[in-house]
Amino acid sequence: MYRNIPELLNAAEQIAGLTLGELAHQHHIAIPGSLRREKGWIGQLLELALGATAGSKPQQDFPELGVELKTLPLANNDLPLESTFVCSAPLLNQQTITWNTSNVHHKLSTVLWIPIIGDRTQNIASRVIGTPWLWQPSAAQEQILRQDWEDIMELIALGKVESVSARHGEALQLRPKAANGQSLTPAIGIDGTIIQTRPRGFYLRSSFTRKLLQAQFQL
DNA sequence: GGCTGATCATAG
DNA sequence: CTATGATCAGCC
Repeated sequence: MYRNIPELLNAAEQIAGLTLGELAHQHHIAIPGSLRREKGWIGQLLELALGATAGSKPQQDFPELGVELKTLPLANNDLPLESTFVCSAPLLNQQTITWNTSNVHHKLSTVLWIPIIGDRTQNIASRVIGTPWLWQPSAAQEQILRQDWEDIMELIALGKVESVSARHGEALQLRPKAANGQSLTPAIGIDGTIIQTRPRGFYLRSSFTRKLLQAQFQL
């Protein structure tokens, strides 16, 4: 669909300034009254609008360009409202994975961020698509992410997954990522045996994405 | 009010 | 179950 990244960025810039209501209307999509039961609705609308590959393929949104698309909800003061989900965390057989071969590294190598301005109290249709920007981690940013990832992955490998809370990690944190509290997946237990635990995912802290915004827009 | 832990929809 | 897309909700 896009021959290169600038074409994609340009397409994203074309829809900046539109409200979600306007964009949804263009694509004949009904707007939910709440995101409570459709948490991924905004992200999916943007994927549709920009022509990202639909479905649940476990790779980037624009594989031919190596670009991952992420929406970033902002309050009206331009600060991130939420952390950003990156990918699920491998809890088993992860001994052969290194930072450079990890899913986190891959997903975050190039991200097209699309701010969505409007807090929880604002109706979804009136929220506004902000100015998109392309991000590739600086050496310093990558170092922080790598350190967090390695620390967390080591704890998982040592069978301490249950003791890793969301308080770990400067930029990257580990949190539950599941349909509900009943979901279970195998992981390494403290004696090296296999235990069942809640699936986990890696998330970028909002303090980290806030810095990305500030660096990009000199806020 | 921020943050952690819990949760929702859908596809395969 | 895992993957995709995330936000909700209540504790501190």
